[in-house]
Amino acid sequence: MPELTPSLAPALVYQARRADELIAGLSTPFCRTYHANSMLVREGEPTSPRRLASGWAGAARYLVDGRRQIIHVLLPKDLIGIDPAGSDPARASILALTKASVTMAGAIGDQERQSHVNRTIWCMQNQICRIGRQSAYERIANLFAELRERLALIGQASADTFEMPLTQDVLGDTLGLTSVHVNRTLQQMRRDGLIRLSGRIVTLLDRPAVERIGEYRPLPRD
Amino acid sequence: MPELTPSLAPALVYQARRADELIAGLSTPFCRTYHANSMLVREGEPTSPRRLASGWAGAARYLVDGRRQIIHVLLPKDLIGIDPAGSDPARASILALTKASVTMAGAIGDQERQSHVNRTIWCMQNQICRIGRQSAYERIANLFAELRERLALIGQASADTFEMPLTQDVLGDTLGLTSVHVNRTLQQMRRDGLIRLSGRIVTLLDRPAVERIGEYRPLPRD
DNA sequence: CGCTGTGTTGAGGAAGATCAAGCGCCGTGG
DNA sequence: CCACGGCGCTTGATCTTCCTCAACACAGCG
Repeated sequence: MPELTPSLAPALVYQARRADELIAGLSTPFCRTYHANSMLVREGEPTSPRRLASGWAGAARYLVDGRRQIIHVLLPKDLIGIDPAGSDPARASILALTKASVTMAGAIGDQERQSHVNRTIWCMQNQICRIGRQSAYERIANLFAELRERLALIGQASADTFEMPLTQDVLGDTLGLTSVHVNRTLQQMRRDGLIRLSGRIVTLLDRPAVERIGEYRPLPRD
Repeated sequence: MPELTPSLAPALVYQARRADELIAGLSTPFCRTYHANSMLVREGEPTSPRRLASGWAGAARYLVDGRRQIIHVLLPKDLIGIDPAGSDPARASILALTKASVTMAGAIGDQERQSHVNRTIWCMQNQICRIGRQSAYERIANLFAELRERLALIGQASADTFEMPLTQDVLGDTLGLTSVHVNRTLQQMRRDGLIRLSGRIVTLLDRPAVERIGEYRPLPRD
């Protein structure tokens, strides 16, 4: 049964399932795992700086009628509770989009803090332009280009392939679309020979075209 | 004639036109004014920290076919070049939305920097949720609620009235809508007795209703 | 072996875009 | 002083994109 209610007392992990989780577990003693769809942080509650050790998460806000907007997708090694949901009352919920493990952030240098904030702001700018002014087709292209680049920086993507464990429903809530429309648009992109999807593996068959169509701007390096 | 090309060498201002500009001009020697629609900063160019002394501006991005997204509306006293267009190659253009005057930022304490970054991120989260998951009607309500609160903090709004010098075209590019649709939606809000517009003055005839419809979350105070 | 979550498909509808025209206002120049 | 032109607002007609509702297929899993 999927865990719709937040896991108030997630189990401490003493046995890790995969190599990266194992490493994360060894490097810091306090490490928790969360099921997909469980809440890491709820909007309005206090937070402390943590780091996503493995898995994907998302900063999200809910409207009263249940509509959901995923503000920012968090990838492994990203910091949590520094800013998107920053300061003490979290300004957004943090939702595990896959099974995820989280560690205490430990000491964060000014350098790293600064570059984290910069990247977060850049991602949110991207997100605003995507949602505000691009078509469904362009939005998906832009998001895939962004995910590929961010994953490549942590060694989890090649030049044109990466694993994307997001459901079409989550994709829709990220891009301001319905899952039905995401589905149809993805099919169109496949028919156009732009991408291939097999399981959770995304292949950008023509990466330059994907980046051009999405008008993707590369991550600033700092 | 409107200045469509960026003013590469805006005149230094030695005579100020209005009281607030006069004060701004006296407090720091280096102060420039810009026409509405002129570019303060162009995406990709180097920036230095400055402060918007008077007038409104916007961080914007342009797509190759001319579509424009205003990422973030800047109000008087807001900092420029610290983050939305942050670091040396600016990540967004800064556009004067009205006649505007800009001063050197001077020394910025960690405290102020931090709270500036926090507020910017909060605004961008708001913007993402607005654009991604709200209807045109809700988006306008939410934006008006936000503008009113931010203006109130600098003494430029009462409990339900403020001056909003944005054209419907700019409003559209902020909210991810066309100006035609903004126009029709504003009319609907007037018919519903929610707001009144006379000139550039916005009156929220039922502020609680506006905030409820827009599902507005108040600015976190830090 | 049934259940739940995810992806897929179809039919119909609604929100918002596009295209086009007209109007009022105001600053500018003849 | 008045005519002109540009900008912003308004309105109508039509079209497109995307949403809604609904059903079903498929796979993983308890």
